[in-house]
Amino acid sequence: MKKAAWTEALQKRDEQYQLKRQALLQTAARAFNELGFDRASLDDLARRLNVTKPTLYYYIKSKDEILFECQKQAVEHMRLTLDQIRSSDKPALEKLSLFLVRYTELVAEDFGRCLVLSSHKALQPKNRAKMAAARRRLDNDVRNLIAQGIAEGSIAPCNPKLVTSALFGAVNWTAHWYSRDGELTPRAVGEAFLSTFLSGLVPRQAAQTVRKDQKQARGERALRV
Amino acid sequence: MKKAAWTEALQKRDEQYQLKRQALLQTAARAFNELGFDRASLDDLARRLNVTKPTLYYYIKSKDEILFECQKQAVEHMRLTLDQIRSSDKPALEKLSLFLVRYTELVAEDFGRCLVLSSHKALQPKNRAKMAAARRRLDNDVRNLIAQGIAEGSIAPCNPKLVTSALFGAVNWTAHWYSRDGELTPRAVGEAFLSTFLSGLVPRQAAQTVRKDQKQARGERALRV
DNA sequence: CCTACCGATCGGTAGG
DNA sequence: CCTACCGATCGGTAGG
Repeated sequence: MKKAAWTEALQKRDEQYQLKRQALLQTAARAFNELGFDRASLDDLARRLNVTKPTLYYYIKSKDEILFECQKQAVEHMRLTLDQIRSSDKPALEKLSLFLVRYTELVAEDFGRCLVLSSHKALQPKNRAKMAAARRRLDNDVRNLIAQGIAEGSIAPCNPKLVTSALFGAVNWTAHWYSRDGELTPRAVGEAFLSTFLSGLVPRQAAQTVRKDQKQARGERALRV
Repeated sequence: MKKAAWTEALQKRDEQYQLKRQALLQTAARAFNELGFDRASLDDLARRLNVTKPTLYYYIKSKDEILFECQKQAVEHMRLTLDQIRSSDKPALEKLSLFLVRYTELVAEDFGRCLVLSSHKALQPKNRAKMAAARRRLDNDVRNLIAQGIAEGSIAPCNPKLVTSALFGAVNWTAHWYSRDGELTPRAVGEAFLSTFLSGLVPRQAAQTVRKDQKQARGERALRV
């Protein structure tokens, strides 16, 4: 049937378009991560893709739209991951643990690194607002997870806002140093961070004997800095 | 005496020069932190200082030299702080604690934020190498502090490299969100981070009763992600 | 009229 | 320290 053939052809064409667009975004994210958003030129990006610069504009409207799409895909991935974990019936502490490790893996990917490394300041006001809102929602959901854990008694009393910031900060910073050549997988890094955050640096075994020292070390008493 | 007068005059002039140069660096650091290094133009910097752009070149050789000087002063400040703490005869855990809090304060200042937020990629190769070496030394010294703590028994066995990265990451990330308008001082943020890192998220009191759960939570057992 | 581009060049701005 | 500029390169777009 002619009509079906047309539809098929159009579908195939759209598929090709989307595949090429996705390749553009991935290559751009890598360039941004290597050189920084401002120092990565569209000429260079076109060169990497073996097309001319005007060709890029068939797939994107502007340079900052490229950045937005890269960061959007990263944050959507994080959003889906967190939603899936939240919808399970596990205790809050386990949900937090699962997300932290998955989040570490996502930050190690091209789009995840781009989200952390490239400034949102380059985005247009409208897109910048969207990104800020999406990130705020992620941050807020993690805070709530911690608050739930405190309520359940599985997490020690703390300031959920600051702890969330410390968690995201530790993981986000991996985007600056993590290299695939290293011996550690992103997952192993995430699990090591998780372990540190969960059990703390003060030895657990010594809890009974050096209780006073611990309290001091925890900053519960005055810290003579 | 004429000679003394000359010397005095020259000293005064040099003082004025250094003061103006320092003002230039501080204003530049603020501009870099607000807009990002690449988006902050020298025209804008000149406007902020109420001089013309060529005037800037009386005090600095290039735009990337401004960035280097800002970051250099930040890292020198951190270096001095760490050396002072290391030379004391306190236990390793306390040294680590003292540095973490002071470091948090330094990252909240203009040059400290500039060190964290502005990419070293904009620096000339020679200066970039100097900065990288200075930062690596700081990182290495903190790792050694942790290794000492483990040897002393005041710090639980862990991977010093990864824990150092988590510590620096959590604090460095404050440069992205910390605002002087907030209710928390940089010191309070540093102390809260310290508390989290030292005691961990798993409640201490429950140590005896839920020891098995804790082990699991600490990531010592398989984590079913 | 459409698509998937190309060679050439635009206006504006960067550091100097 | 300013006025007046430069060589180069930026993101983005013209006609075909």
